[in-house]
Parts: sequence; C-alpha cells; structure tokens
Amino acid sequence: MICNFENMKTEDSFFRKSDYCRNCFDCDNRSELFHVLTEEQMYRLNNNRYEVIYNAGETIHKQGSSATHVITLTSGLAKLYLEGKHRDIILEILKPTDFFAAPGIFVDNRHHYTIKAITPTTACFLDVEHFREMINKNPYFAQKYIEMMNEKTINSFGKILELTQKQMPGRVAGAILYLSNTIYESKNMEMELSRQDIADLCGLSKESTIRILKDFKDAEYISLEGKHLNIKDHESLQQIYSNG
Amino acid sequence: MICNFENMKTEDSFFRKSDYCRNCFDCDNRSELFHVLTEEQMYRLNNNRYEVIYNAGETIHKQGSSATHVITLTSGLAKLYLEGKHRDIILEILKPTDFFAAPGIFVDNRHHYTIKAITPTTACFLDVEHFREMINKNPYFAQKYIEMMNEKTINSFGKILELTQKQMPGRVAGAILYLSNTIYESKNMEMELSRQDIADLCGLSKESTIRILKDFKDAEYISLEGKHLNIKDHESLQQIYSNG
DNA sequence: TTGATTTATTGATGTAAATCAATTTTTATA
DNA sequence: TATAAAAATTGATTTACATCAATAAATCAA
Repeated sequence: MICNFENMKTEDSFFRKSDYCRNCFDCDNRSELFHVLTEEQMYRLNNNRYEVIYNAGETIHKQGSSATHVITLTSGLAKLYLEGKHRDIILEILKPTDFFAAPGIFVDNRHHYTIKAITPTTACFLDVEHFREMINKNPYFAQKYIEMMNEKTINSFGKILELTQKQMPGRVAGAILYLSNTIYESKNMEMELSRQDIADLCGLSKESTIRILKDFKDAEYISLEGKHLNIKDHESLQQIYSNG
Repeated sequence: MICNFENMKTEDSFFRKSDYCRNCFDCDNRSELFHVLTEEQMYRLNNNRYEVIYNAGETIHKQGSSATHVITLTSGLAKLYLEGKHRDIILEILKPTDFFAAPGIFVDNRHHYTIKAITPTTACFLDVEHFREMINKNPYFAQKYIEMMNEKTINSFGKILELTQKQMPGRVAGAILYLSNTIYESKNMEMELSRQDIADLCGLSKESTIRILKDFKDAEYISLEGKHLNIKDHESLQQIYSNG
C-alpha cells in the first residue's frame, strides 16, 4: 500500500485527495509538528512518506523490533503499550494526527513499546534517516520535536504516580476522563476499546476494572451498556480521580 | 555562591582550579553534552554559569516551582524524585557530571519533580534561555540533547514496568544492582542513601524494603551492616531481578 | 555525657487487588 | 442459522504488600 509523490504524479492527480492516498500539502491529518517545515522540506517529506492500512488488532510497531520509521496516525484508533511480563500497560491511545517517533531512534534503533490498531487504521510512515535530517536542518522542527518529547516525558511522570499511588476507583475514573476529554471529546462515547484495554490503561486486572465500572454505574456516575459509555456525573468522577 | 568567568578574571586566575570554582574549559565535571560546543559557545557557557553549594538534605529543584536553569551536578550525590500523594518515587540518583534539564523548560517552565542533595553537593547552573539558544544554534548540541532525553524516556518505560509488575524482592534486587552498577560502580558500597531512600527507589514501604534486605542478608546474597552493603552473590541478585 | 530526635528494625494485623473458577453474553465463523 | 470462539461478568478465595505499633539503634544538640 505504497503511495508516494511519484505514484500520484503518474496518475496526474498530484493534488487529488482520497481516503488514504493524500499528498502532504493539503493533508488534513498532518501532525502539528510538520507545520514548521519549509516548502522544499515539505516536498521532500511528501516524497519520502508512504501510508499503510491496518485491520483492527494488527500490530503497527512491535516492541523490540528495529525502529526504521516514525509515524503519524491518519485514521482510526491505536493503542501504544508496554509489554510486561504479566500484563500490558497502555501508555497512550493514538488518534489521527498523533505523531509518534520512537525514543529508540536516537538511542538503539529499537522500539520500546508496541503499537496496535484498535479499529481499522491508516498510518503514514516516514523514514527515520529523513526525519533525523529534518531535525538537523531545521532548528524550529527540532525545537517542536523536543517540546513534544518533553510533554510525553511529563505525562509519563504522571503515569508513574497514578499507577503506583492511586487505587482502583481513582485509576478507572482517570481512564474514563482520559477517553472522554482527550480521545472521544464527548461525554457520550461509543468506545472501541475492550474491557481488557481499559484495564491495561489502568494497570489493573480486567475483573477489577469491570467491578469498578459496575460500581460507577450503580452510583449513577455513568451509564454503561456494552461499549456505550455515558458520563452522567463528571464532577464526581473528577473528584474520585483527584482524591485517589 | 556565584563564581563566573568575570569573577575569575579579576582574581587573575583564569585557569585556576578549585573545588567549586572552576572554569568550563578545564572542568573535569563537564557533562558529555557540552563536548560538541564550539570554542565561542564554550566561552559564552562559562560566562553564563554559576555554581551553588548545598548541604545534605537541601532542595536543589522543587517540584512545581519555576524552571529557570538547567544543572550539572559537579560533586556529591542527589536524588531526583516525584512527590506523590502518599509517597515519593525516586527516578534517578544524580552523581557528578550528570546533567539535568527539566522537561518543563520546553513546555510550561515548571519543575515536575524535586531534586534534593543526599550528601553535600555542588551543582552548576545554566540559564534556560542560554540553553535554548545553544539548542537552536548548534544542531549537534540539539541532537545530543535529544539523545539524552530519549534515553531517559526509555528508562522511564522500564521504571513503569518495574514498579507495576515486579514484586518486592525483584525491585529491591534491582535497586541494589542499580546502586552498584551505575552509582557506586563497586560491589562494596558505603551507601549514602537512607533506608527510606532505597524504599522510594523501589516504590515500596520502608518496612517492606528492610524485610527484603534482611532476607537477602540471611540468604547471603549480600552483607549489610548499617549503610555498608557488600554484594556477595551478584548472580543470584541478577536472577531475582530478572525473574521479578 | 546525656537527653532528645531521627532512623532502623521487627512483629502483628488489615486490606486492596489479584487470581481462580464458573457462567453469561457477544462476536465470529462455518 | 447454528456453532464455535472470544469477551464480559460475577462470586469465592488468596496473597502481596501496607499499615500500625513497639522497640532498638544511631545521630544530633546542648
């Protein structure tokens, strides 16, 4: 499923838009990061990228494998998680325009986490060498990237505190608020995550997670039918999240 | 306790070395990061830095306070930790030439952790604005910094897995190995950390940590008198650490 | 040197959350 | 549509670890 600049030209459809075959110039799903590129750098970016389609459940990056490309999610939903000995810990749900450069690309050229499609997903791949070059040639780009990295670092600090200090209700409330505020941007969600996914987001067992969700439902903080979750009492959830 | 380039010139001791009053050019404690600077940038670096002396227990950076400087530890030992609601989590022990730039300096200009001196400590301070400038002007410097950041990110992934998946013996073994391999670089250590510090390194209660240390002592994996710890059976500790 | 304060140690007890096991519901497949 | 497989749910049980409480040792200050 390769679709680069060259391909598009031969079809005489340079600026044509399609679901998973855009060019970078008028791409709605371009990560914010790339806004600082010069025209020429954008041209080269477009020339060096390709897009891949994934089915739900397919692996996009595998922990331990070699990191050859950075990615931007262009459609769908994916989970980024650490594979532990006993369970997985989801660090982040990725949604369109989320950009991800493996921290390994400047260290050991390995992936240190796995990214797996939750729904059917498309992702745009960019060669690591080319990415490194943009970092070196464009200080604004480097700075933007550093900002992004730093934000993720700060988030991971928060994650460490949550996973070690909050107990079950606080963590589940946190996961619900994260999905609502950041991922679905609505209090009324048709969740695409499984119960296990939610558990992995909380660092809890699936059974415990289900029990807490039940409690929240009984307490009328949420309504929950299958994968349809509606936040009825945002205030209380926030309270539970904040108080641990 | 300010001692910059200008001060030193007036004393006619440009290249004089003293315990906490060096210039950057012949400083043994310069972080690796600064090796890529040009002569002129080194000059400016030297001009913009100052050094501070701390007593054991004093706070160098406070979580939540504003991040105005990046630091390099030039002597002593310090702990970098997250202040949680119920306990602190030590992310890293800092020792001389360890450089630390708060991830907040490119995000919200706040410190997201606390750094506290464990022993009497000196640290070299560099203004954030000047640091940002070096990042923008020197792509090698930027790249080195990114490498450093990425390494820390990868480490924090490991920390997340350890804190959530390993149980007590695995975590305590991990802490001992970390202190031995990375901090004291010896199997025979006169530890400067308190039992509480070791506990915070493991994300455990002080009592549990002490119990496990006792177990290791009884099993003759280590000898332990007060703060003197000697690793007698590295192999077994490594095994316990790996198997969790 | 002594008393005071902090740090370290040990034992007894409590509990949050995991695990195990069985059942129900949903989804996928023939 | 029937059947198999996977995911979700609920209850019973176990356990790893924290907390509490008491004492002992070490450090500090006067």
